[in-house]
Amino acid sequence: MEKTDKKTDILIAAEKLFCEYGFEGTSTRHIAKESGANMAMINYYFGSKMGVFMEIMEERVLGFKSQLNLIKEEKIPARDKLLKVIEKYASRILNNASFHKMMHRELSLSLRPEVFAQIKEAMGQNLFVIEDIIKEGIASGDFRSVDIRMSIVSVMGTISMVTTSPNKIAPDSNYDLNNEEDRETIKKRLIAHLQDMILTHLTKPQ
Amino acid sequence: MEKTDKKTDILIAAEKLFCEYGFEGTSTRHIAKESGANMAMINYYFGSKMGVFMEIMEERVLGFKSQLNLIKEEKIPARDKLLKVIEKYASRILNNASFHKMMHRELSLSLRPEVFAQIKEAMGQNLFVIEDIIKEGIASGDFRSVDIRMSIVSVMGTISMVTTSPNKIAPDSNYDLNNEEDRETIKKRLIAHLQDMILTHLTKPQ
DNA sequence: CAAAATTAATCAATCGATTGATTAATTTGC
DNA sequence: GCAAATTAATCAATCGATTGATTAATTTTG
Repeated sequence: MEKTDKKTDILIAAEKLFCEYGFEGTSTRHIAKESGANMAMINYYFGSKMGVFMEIMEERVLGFKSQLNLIKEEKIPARDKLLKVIEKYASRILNNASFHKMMHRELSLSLRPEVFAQIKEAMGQNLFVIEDIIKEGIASGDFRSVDIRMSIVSVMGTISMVTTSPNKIAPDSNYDLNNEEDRETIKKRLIAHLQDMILTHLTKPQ
Repeated sequence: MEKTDKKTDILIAAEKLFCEYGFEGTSTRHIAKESGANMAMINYYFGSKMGVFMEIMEERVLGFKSQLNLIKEEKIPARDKLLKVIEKYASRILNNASFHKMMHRELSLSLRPEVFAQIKEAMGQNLFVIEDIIKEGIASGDFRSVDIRMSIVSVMGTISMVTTSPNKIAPDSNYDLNNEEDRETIKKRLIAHLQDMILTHLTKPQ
């Protein structure tokens, strides 16, 4: 044991705290205490608090793209690709709910736009992948000619809102995405709804 | 002239700053300078920085409910009510984009849950109104029996995501919601898409 | 009506606490 | 023994909040 180096200790602690308290709400002292490292180590390894934040974001965002591209290259109908994308996307976001919430929170701040430019850029590429799949379906005559970007935004927006406000889909009970049982329940409902909706929306009436 | 009292000066300045920099990122000194009031006035009138924030939120949220209820009570088919709700909802959010972004940003923080409880409560009531309209349509046989809450979340999530990331729907150009021309363009596209999607999703195949 | 008393509004100054960051000294590992 | 890693101590800056004093507006009183 005892194989954890301080640098990753800081990253792990910082991610947890950023998710819970946001960037501004997390102090370097808090990160230091939570990670067991000295305050100066943060600037020693990452230069600044923002340096820590950026390293966390980059690591996560890079992992997102590959998964979608795998689906895109499969030899199945566009319709099935789309259903798969929805399933993977919803699972990915819901499984990392607090990170997703934090990311949108901080990205929505108009501050430091130059810092987030690359991250937004990388995220935007996910859109292209889905766009291509829908275009493929339209070209093959399987899909109606809809507002592609808007349709994608509807899928993403639905997932995002379920993540930020899972209680919205519960008339009475209070769902908790940190509870695995609740999360699986929500995930199933979300995926079923999205697949139903996107198909009724995209598929031509017989 | 000279009819602006300091209290509303503070509210106006604070709302602008909160929208731009978030709650944590806005200092009372900044609010004081922007409003032309003395720092002490903020605590004199509102008790604390959070007091200012809450007063702004409450004022806005209360205005939301009435509009929806008016539509609900109209003597038109559920289908038309729903189309109207989408139109009004989208317009309302897009016209106050920066406020909407700020609200979601701050509400998503798990901090101060007791403070935001009432606001979330009030927002949740909007859901009931829309839910009733869809139930009405299902009862009358006009609508399919879908996952009502999820369908509502899709509408809200789409509007929300267009508001936070309008560039997602623009393949090339950069839309700006502060530009009135861009905003109207986006609004039309958004409403058209949502109305099309919700109808293809809810309406039974002929 | 006008003087006195009271309340509300505003101010500059400053409080202690906390912020992110840096320094210089020390320890560790090879 | 030397470079990398880690520490405690400290920096200036800023934070939200409060103070006591001052002015403006209102109410009360005779």
